[in-house]
Amino acid sequence: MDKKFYEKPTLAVAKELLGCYLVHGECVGKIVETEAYLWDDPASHSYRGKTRRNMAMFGAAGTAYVYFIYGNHFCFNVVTNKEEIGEAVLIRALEPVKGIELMKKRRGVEDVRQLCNGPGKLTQAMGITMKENGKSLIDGELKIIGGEKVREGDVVKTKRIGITKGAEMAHRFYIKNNRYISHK
DNA sequence: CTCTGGATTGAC
DNA sequence: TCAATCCAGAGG
Repeated sequence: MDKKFYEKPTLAVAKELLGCYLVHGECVGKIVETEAYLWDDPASHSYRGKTRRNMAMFGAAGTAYVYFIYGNHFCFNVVTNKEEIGEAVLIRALEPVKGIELMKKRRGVEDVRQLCNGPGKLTQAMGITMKENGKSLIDGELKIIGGEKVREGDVVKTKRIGITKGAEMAHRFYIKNNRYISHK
């Protein structure tokens, strides 16, 4: 995916990322669930302006924004829209495609459905850490490549998960009937 | 400096 | 349904 792709409106990118492949080293996963975080969204880390932690979110489209949460987990986001706007898409779940043995080893579980069905799980399975924060997804080690188009009727749009502020916003997208969605 | 709570997970 | 776990951000 080139910079043009990530510069589009964040909700459009969140939807279009479904079906694309996230690649890191030997591991590959198909994106099956995303959530959009906009600049005027009280749930977004960028809502109260730029800080040391959320700086990457204000970077150029196609930058990785990784943060540590709940004392245990990393979450991986793709920065969208124009630089300094502060919008991003959280990758919530992947369908494992390649490097599954390594994913199992990193996660410590055998069930393939339990490898990447949650934002904290997929970062562990893919080996994504704070080291990736602020890196470019366009020419870096970690990247996203196009996959098969998801039919319009197979895209489901709903309310986001696990937040209190702005919980009513329907900014979550996932592939209908996919077995690798989070919260199951 | 202290206090609060979170874009989660996994165990019960 | 709920605790673990710890750091960023806000307020004094």
